[in-house]
Amino acid sequence: MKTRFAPSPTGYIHIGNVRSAIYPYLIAKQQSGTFILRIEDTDQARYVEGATELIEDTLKWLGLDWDEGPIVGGPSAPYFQSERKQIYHQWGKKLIELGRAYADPTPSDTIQEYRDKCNSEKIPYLYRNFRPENPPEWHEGIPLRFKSDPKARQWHDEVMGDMTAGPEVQDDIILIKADGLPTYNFAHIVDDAEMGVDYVCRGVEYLSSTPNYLALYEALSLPVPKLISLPHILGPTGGKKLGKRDGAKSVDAYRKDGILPEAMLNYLACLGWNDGTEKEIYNKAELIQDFSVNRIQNSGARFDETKLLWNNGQWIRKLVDENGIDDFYPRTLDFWPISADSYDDTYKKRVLAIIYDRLKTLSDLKDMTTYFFEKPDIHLSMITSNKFLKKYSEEELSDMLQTAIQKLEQTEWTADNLQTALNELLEQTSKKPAELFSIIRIALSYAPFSPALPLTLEVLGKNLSIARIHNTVTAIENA
RNA sequence: GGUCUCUUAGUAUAACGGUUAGUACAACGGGUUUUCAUCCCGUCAACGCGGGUUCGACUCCCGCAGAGAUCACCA
Repeated sequence: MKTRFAPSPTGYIHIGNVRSAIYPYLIAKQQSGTFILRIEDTDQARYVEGATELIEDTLKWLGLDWDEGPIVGGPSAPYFQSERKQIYHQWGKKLIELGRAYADPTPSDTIQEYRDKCNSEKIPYLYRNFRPENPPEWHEGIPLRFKSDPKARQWHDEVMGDMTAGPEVQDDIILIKADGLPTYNFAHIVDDAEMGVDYVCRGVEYLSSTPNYLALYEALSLPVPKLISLPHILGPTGGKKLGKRDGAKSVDAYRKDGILPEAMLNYLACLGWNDGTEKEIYNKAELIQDFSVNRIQNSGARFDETKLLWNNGQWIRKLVDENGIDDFYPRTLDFWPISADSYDDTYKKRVLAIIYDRLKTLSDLKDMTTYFFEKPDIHLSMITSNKFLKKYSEEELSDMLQTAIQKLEQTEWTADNLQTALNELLEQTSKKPAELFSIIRIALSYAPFSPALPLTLEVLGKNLSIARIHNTVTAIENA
């Protein structure tokens, strides 16, 4: 059992087309089959240097390891179409011998005239009505065309159901271009056959070309693989399919924004597919187990970044809660504020342990943890305009903080003791938690929010905590 | 224009022809000793339209509308 992902190296993998990698991977793994990566680099004009590596990186990051393809090799190597030219030529010659392909010397401007003529007469443009009369012998340098055999065709698409098409959509498509390289239309059929691919999973945009492919399978006496057409992923607004030209972000960009591969895989797999239960969070193994082609939605699904962020938060908490901070910490290394560089892993892990349940993405660490690594700028307005604190005079605020300092100085520095000390302080000052805790919290962090006070104190340490409160007292008195 | 596909709340989706049309995200409100978040509780919100078939239709059939895809020596 074999499936494949066959991208062309024209750039990064984006949100709109990852599913054509994810689904074949899941199908293959579910049946203990083989997942092939094949690079369809037959269009030299659109080839982008480095794109293959980008694609490979993204697949590896998502955990979609291929069993055959670049780097790993395999029985059907090579896996770059540009290196398989002779194979396509052989199959092309076979079609010529069968009388099902012909060399087409017609210049392209003549072809354009045919097309214009049909358009102006409002009749369908079909090249088979303009077949050259005495085609020359084929050789590289002239395009090779399929000699179509238009007739009613029917087939089954695993997602779209039973399909039919009439002869009007079947034509003499180009098999091999003038540059000697095959078109997608020809190459993918040859390769899938040579590589033993059983499932062809691709976007619905290929649905309307399928009758031509069926004609080709028939002419070559090849079995038709199972066909799976995936509906488009649509942009967040409007009903357009999400493509690069509409600003579809690369999967890699989300990685750099601190999205976990688990969340990306989970979210995308469930965008337009569900197993019929109310389960929302799936790991890769669960997806492999529960995935089913016949439950893929047959309408387009809008990409919702908000839900991806929610899913990512779920995964951050799940991974930390299940495997611990030590296990999760390495994933955060690229996301700390610059000022954290001079701190050791132990300290950063302690910060992570009290902040992780607020993260939506790993890049939130940058903004949410700076006060653990650098002295915060004092903005007294955060205190004086605070809804619980604005009723107090500067003197009262200063007193509150100084009482706190005295208490904290006598406290043994553990979160539990600090909690007890803070409770005693509440009684001693007869202030409300909202008042006392707010002012201490702000004095420590000057951040819009921070973890629970005893935890923040514990991680910051006794000296630093008390020093920061002192600084605020001084600032209030000098104000 | 030809051909093809799709249509349940703002979004993603569930529902043997019989349910108060379920769930999640979002939004809004509330609770957990400050904040932000987590977690918990609650509120709002949907079967595109019109015909059939049927005792009964979100579900089956036909039309319409809307949306999308495709008509390359691109994939």
